[in-house]
Amino acid sequence: MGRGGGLTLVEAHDLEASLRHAGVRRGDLLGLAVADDGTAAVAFGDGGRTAPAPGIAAVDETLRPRWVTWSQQTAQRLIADGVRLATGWDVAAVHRLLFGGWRADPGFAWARLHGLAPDDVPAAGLPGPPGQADLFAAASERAAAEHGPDEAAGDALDPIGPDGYLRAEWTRGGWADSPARLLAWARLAREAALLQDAALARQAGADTGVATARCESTAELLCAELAADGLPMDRTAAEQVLAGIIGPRPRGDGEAAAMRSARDSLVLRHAPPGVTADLRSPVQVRSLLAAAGLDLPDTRAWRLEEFRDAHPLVAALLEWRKAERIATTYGYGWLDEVLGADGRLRGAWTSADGAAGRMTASNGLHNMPAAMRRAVIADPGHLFVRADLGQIEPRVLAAVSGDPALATATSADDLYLPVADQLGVDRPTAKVAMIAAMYGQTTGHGGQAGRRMRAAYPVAMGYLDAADRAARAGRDLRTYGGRLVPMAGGPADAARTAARGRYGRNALIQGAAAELFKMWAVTVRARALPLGARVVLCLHDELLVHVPDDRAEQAAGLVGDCLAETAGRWAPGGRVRFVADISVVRCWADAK
DNA sequence: CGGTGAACGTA
DNA sequence: CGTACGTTCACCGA
Repeated sequence: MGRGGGLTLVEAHDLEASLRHAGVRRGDLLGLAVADDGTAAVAFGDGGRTAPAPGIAAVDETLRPRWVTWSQQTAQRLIADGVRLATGWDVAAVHRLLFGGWRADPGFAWARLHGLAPDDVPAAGLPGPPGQADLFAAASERAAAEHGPDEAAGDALDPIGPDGYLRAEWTRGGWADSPARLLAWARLAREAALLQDAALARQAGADTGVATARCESTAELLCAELAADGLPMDRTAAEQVLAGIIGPRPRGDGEAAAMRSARDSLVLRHAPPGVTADLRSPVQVRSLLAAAGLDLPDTRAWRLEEFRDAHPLVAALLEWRKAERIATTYGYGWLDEVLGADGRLRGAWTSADGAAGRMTASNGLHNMPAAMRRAVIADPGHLFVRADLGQIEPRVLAAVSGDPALATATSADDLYLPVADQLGVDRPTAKVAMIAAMYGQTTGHGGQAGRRMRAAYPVAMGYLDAADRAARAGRDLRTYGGRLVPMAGGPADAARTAARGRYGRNALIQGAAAELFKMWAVTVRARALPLGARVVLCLHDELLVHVPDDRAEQAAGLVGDCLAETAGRWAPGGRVRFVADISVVRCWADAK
């Protein structure tokens, strides 16, 4: 080996020394790519090295660079080798910040970054179109024939095609087959990161945008760890919770079917004689209700609720729906599938959804029924620090809008008390008025409380109105932290326009809250590590930290300190106070 | 077989 | 008192 765009590649036994010699310092962007076998390539400036994964860990500890990766997949691969990075720059995560949307694969991100038409990104599907690899080989051979072997090798080491797009052969994963290509992939990630950094710097609020990019990226490292570590769950306790709701675990398919029809009959016995229905079919349930004298447009729970006493069928149906949800989605099958033999519930995590940028999790980690929290129990010798942000949305509104009066209200533990005072209404009315303003009510017109809200908090209300107007007009929005919220045109009847307005104002609040939360989460991740504490769940405004029991109180204090630190960095000026409810518990259900 | 909408869990 | 997401199911059309 030894040729790669003028580079000398060595299996570096002292990666750190090489990097120090090259002048790499704390926080510098270093490209990082890891092959399936654990070989890592590190790109810096004009140089590069390959090294085994432990070398990366050593450098991370001593030099603490900011590792540039194409996606969370690199961190996942390193975690499998026991390597956890402190900070990162995740090209996919920053792409979502800059451009919005879900799609963030390297070929797409590279194209958008260079202003190339996204529709023409070479398809990287696996396996490629028939003969694609052969075509590439044939092209290389042609190049070799026409320009000599060096030119062909140059092509093979260049992920960028003549049209400026990344070659499909590389975006399919073809970079992992040689150290030289691995390094080329790492160098390109670094190049993309530098371009992203420059793009963020051109935006208004450049500092904020770069800070958000770093948090979003490090949140991606946290996501890889959440996926690997899982949420502690006691299998016996979980089965007890299930047994209390849907009965004991069925022995075999026959018993499962019998239990299912037994559940069904609890509803159908209330049906008029001779009438039956498949309760899982909304159409048939609607007919069933009609036969009982209830003619409804749909059978949603909120609509059925007011008819709960009109016919015994309704209450039975609502109960059936709850049990059916547990039985099908969060039942024994779910437990068997997602709860590991080590008592950890695992799913895939993403640091930002396609809309406002909240974290997402699969396998029910974000939407398991609250009753299952009884089974989320810390390991022996461990406890949970559970912390959730209080009234996060109005506090975030105060910060992002810069409304001085609303900022003053945030000094109260219960923000709605001073707001109610200010409006001259009671607390429940004040809360409804605030939430209606933030999310855009569809019923009523806000009334007196709404008008007083405009008078009392004109800056905050103006911020929301501006978001609503821009969204309705189809103009793109950006959150406080710089995330693009695309507002593509499309059909514009009155209902859709109003929905876009609500979406826009909600996205700016929900999105900013997500940014604050993630900054808090990655701060806790970093500061709590020396205590042996690990973040094991992120739930939009709630953190669950798993910690050895003799460090739990210390960790709880630290989580609060991290919020204060985060608030100061995220909303400079210190005018807005953020609060968290923090408790130390053995079981998630024991909190609050 | 893949896509869509209803329904409902969480925030 | 609105938005988001993930999951399962029935249903539709190929």
